[in-house]
Amino acid sequence: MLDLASYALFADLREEQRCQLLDQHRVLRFMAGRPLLHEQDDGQGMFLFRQGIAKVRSIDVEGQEVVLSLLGPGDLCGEMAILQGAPRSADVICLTDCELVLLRAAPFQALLHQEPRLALALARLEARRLQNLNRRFVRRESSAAARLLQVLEDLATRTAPEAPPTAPIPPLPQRELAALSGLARETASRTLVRLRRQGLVEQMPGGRLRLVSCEQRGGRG
Amino acid sequence: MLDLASYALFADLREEQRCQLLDQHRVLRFMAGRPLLHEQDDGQGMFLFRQGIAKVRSIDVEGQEVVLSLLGPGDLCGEMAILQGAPRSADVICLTDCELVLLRAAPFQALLHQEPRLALALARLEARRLQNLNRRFVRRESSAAARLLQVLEDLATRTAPEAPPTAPIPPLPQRELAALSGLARETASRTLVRLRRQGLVEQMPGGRLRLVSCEQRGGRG
DNA sequence: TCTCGGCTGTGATCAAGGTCACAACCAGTC
DNA sequence: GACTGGTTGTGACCTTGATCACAGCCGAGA
Repeated sequence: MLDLASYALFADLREEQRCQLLDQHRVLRFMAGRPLLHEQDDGQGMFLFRQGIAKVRSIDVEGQEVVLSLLGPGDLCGEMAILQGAPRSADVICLTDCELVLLRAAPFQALLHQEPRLALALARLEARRLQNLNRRFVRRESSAAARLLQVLEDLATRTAPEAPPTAPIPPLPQRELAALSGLARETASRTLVRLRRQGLVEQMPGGRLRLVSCEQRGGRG
Repeated sequence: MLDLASYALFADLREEQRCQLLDQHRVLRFMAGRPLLHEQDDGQGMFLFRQGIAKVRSIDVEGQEVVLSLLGPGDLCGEMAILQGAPRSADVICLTDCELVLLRAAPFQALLHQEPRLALALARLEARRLQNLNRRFVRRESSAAARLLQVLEDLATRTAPEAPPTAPIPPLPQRELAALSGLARETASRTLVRLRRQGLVEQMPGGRLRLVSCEQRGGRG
């Protein structure tokens, strides 16, 4: 049986209310690379992450991908469109194979209107995301190395909740790492080489990367 | 008498509930340049904007200012710390003289826990802010000219709700315009000259700037 | 085995902005 | 009027990262 209580958003609810939300839920699996949500779609339903990580991204005026955030186990997505009755505001695409729970919009919406704890938890969730994005915005200005290190740390911690930033990172092509950090593929490659030489990043057997320490200078250089 | 109903966050409340929120409120005036909130302070209370505009900003690891968003009439700030019981997450600083209403945290918090409409409206507000920042994040990648035009449009529309993007902009020094768009002061100067020559921006009598049309190319160049 | 396609590293070159330096300007004040 | 401090425009130069081009690798499949 699914345990919604492990999701912060639902932790304050009564067991009976959580069951209500699970009405007609489905457990789905997606392969790496598959899109979960399309910008502009008017979507019903929201996803809870159980396994795997995904990127939230948008395409800018020049057709370039801009990655807005990462999602992993314990996160949810798709709730904004339900909240605002608006189309999806970004694409969400699996970076690794993912296992998710699809919840229907209707019972969620109903409960939002009658249970202040849920609405409040949702407000807190959105506020926390806003603060995360603010922090990313601040860091965005810094050097290629800082941005890449930031992404690697993010990948490590998203992959498993409570994972240390030095946990090994799922194997992603450099093209993907570059997109996540907003760099050209070649720059990501060069920067990774440099970081490995400096001993800040190490390559595990099997090729996957690992941050060595957390002392990251945010600055340029 | 203060009319909270004009703030989207409180529009759904009953009149009696709005009065509750106004308990011990104060109307305050701040001069341009004065800080409203300090990052890290653990603040009680939240501000409603009646007049003037302000910037939300943070300082990065290198001591550089990064502007996260603008606030103007109809906006509020300071609610995040109340919501999360956490310290202020950024500085807020007046760009022009401002008139604000200071509300106490206690009645707001109390009402949040008993009235789902308020909690829901707050969740919607935070979600909208998140989407705005997402959009800014996407545009951030583009050229100096695009960023500057974006800031000018933002300033025009924040200054008065419903103002057209071509409304004249409050007189701010180039140093400030540069900070708002994340550019060096010299780059802002050069870019402004170019935009004026291209007829995209015009200098009003009195020196204040005005966007001429809205057709902005987001791209580089 | 050979081939093909995607991945990775790396050199050469280029363009956008940042930085430094400085001159012109304007407002307020003595 | 002359002085002062903040603002604006602009030239010269430098750094960063994007772009283009290409070679070596590895794994899947014929």
